[in-house]
Amino acid sequence: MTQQRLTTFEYALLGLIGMSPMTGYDVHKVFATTPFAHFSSSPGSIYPALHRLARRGLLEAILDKKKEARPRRVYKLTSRGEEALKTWIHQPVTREELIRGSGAPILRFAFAKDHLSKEQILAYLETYQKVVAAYLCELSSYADQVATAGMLHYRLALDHGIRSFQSELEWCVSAATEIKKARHSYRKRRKPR
Amino acid sequence: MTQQRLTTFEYALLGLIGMSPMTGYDVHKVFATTPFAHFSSSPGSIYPALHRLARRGLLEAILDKKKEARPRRVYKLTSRGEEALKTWIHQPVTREELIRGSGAPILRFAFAKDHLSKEQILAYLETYQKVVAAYLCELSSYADQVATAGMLHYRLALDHGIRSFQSELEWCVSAATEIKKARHSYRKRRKPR
DNA sequence: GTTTACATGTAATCCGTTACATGATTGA
DNA sequence: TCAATCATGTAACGGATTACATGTAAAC
Repeated sequence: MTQQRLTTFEYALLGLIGMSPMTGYDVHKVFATTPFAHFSSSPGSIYPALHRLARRGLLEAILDKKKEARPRRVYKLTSRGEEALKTWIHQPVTREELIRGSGAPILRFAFAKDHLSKEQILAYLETYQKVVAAYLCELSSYADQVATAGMLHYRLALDHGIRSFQSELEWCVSAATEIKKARHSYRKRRKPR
Repeated sequence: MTQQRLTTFEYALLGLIGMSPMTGYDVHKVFATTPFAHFSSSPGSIYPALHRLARRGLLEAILDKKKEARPRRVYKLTSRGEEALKTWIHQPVTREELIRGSGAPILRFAFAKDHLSKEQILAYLETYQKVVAAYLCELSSYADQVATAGMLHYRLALDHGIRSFQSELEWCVSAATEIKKARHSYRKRRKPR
């Protein structure tokens, strides 16, 4: 069964439901009232996506009262769903997704706790940081070319990007530091600690 | 004329072509090789979008050699296209587009030079800054609630967002300062050219 | 003469948006 | 009983991705 790729939105659903089983309305509330607001909280995006994921065997719905016309559906991950989520979380950050600004890198990090070991998370952050640093290099050398041309707005817009990736870089360092010194329960492996 | 809304991608096309007339391939090169890389540079997204905008009367194609099977098409803005672009650039930054992360606020700024006066641009940045500051407030108060709960990854992911908006805020201030002290040609009261 | 860059296009598919529709439960 | 909140759904539409297809011009 060839695992067709999911959207970032769908992975967000898997990740959320992976943390604790939820109804579509619960998801809606999360997207509508928390910093997850990045994603659409409209029923027209959530419910079809949940149906889709269920049809593909990644989610399973537990019906509340089966006799109702539209019973309350609590979704949980199936084993295949868990596997799909885990596989996604194991992907290292790439230049493309960084540039595209899908938010996937930070989303994977947010869900990583139960799926990666502490060492794996630090490696993830290391890659993240390197990819950001490499792109910052590209942007900087591009900025040098533009600097003399005197296009103020273009240069300022570029500066916006540079600052933003710079802050992302600093976050990577800071997050790694905090994780290193934190006593925290991560995914257990053969050799923890 | 029922101005139906355009996507950020389509406005990016209008803005680029508004700076100088271009072929679809020129657009492709810009998206593929500059910090505009945020947008898709694939022909399957660019050419249909150009056709769409032309069909809606916002772009006009000048054919290079009409006898060719697929002549080179240089696109330029029509007056309606120019108006649509200008209307869009005049929109103040909103909370929603900030959160959605479409990149529209900075894109409008990048294209604003020929469409807004210096005062209007400073006002735009002022609104931008206020919206960012307000959302930072939301995020911070949210972070306070989470801080005690001890969810390390969740807190760090939140921190990522806070840092990112913090740097955006700083950019707004810095950009406004640079524009204030810059001697620069902005939109004149009467049309130049 | 063959590769590389230039240059434009189409078709299938699927996801997201918007708007609309429906029903259950709770509290004023 | 009325409103608000909880809760799930559908249909139309259009835009984005992917893959495929084609043709020209220049350079090596």
